[in-house]
Amino acid sequence: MNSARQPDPSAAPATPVPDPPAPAPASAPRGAAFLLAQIGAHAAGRFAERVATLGLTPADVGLLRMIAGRPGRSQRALAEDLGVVPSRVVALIDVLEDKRLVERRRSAEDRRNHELHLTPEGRQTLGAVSRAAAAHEDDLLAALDQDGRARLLELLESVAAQQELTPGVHPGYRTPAKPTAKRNG
Amino acid sequence: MNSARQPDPSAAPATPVPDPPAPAPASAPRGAAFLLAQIGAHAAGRFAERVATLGLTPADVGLLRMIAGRPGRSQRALAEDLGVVPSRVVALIDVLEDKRLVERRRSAEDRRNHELHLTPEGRQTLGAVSRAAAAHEDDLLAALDQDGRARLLELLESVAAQQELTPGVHPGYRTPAKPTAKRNG
DNA sequence: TATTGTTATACTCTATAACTATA
DNA sequence: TATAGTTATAGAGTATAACAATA
Repeated sequence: MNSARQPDPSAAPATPVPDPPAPAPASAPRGAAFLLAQIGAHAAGRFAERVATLGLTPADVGLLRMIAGRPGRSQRALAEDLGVVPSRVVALIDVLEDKRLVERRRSAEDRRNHELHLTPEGRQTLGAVSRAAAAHEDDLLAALDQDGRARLLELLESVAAQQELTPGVHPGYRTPAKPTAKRNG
Repeated sequence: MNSARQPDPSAAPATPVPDPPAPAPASAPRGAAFLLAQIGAHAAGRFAERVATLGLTPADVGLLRMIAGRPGRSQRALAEDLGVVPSRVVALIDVLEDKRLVERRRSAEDRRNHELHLTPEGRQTLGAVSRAAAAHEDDLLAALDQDGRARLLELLESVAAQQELTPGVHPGYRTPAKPTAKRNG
């Protein structure tokens, strides 16, 4: 798939010119850092739209992936890795369990623990998510050829590694550090 | 500045090895789209920390920039460009006016309008923001040399243009399309 | 007494819609 | 009657802290 937001040739002749590039504020930041934040938020939003058609939120997807990667882990361990409070994991898992995508199993060794597992339906859904993610990637990077995409990936991996970002864990889970500051930018 | 998260040589010898790369979930997404979302959220969070020291949120910063770019515009126009509801602009401007960074002036032509202007202190603050943004950029891209940064910027600009992102306007202002889906990814 | 998971509560943020004043 | 801005209200989402079961 490759249809994201490109001018539609079949559009009605009533609008012969594509919309102008938008209001364009004068003192706009033009650095790579801002572009990363801007494109990143855009990408996250578009991905959210895609997985919404599967009845999932991006947070759900992240959870499914984490559980698939290490079946049997406890909610506590999950909360730790995601950087969220345990009570939030409860609510997140509740949703996935209601949808029969995830299963809680009492641990035989320590009956305080819940071991988390994907159901067969959960695995199936994760497959659909992977296909959605591939389509998403293709749409998002429509401006770049294969070489450009490879170079971008390489640069991004360097930045992510140096910034010590946990592979596969989106910072969106994490709680804003200070209660005085909003988390918007 | 260039001190972001690099191993501190002056750290106590009690921790001779830098922290391991983190839990690393198995089935982690490894595409450029995910990395863009991940790094973008990380960048936004770090920028939020920086401007918090100036008593500002990223949303505040965006507003200051928009007003600086087109002084005298109305709140309605601002809401339109940001993609938010007018009542939200009221709250955002209230904060900035309380801090004496922005001024509302009744329009002489149409007394229903408020013309928005930066105060001298607002302009000064915006200068401090620019310096913070430069330091932020330098820290975020510490992994890349000048050539790498230039290539990254070029690639990101291509993607942003093809995706029709409004220059300088962060999607974080915009309301999530569907009330059923969270905006986390 | 410590720990896992859960529930109850409070708080923050934001959109919706009613309202005031101008036109 | 229509529009700019404001205020009031309600809803969603999340952290905090108290709680029950188990160790």
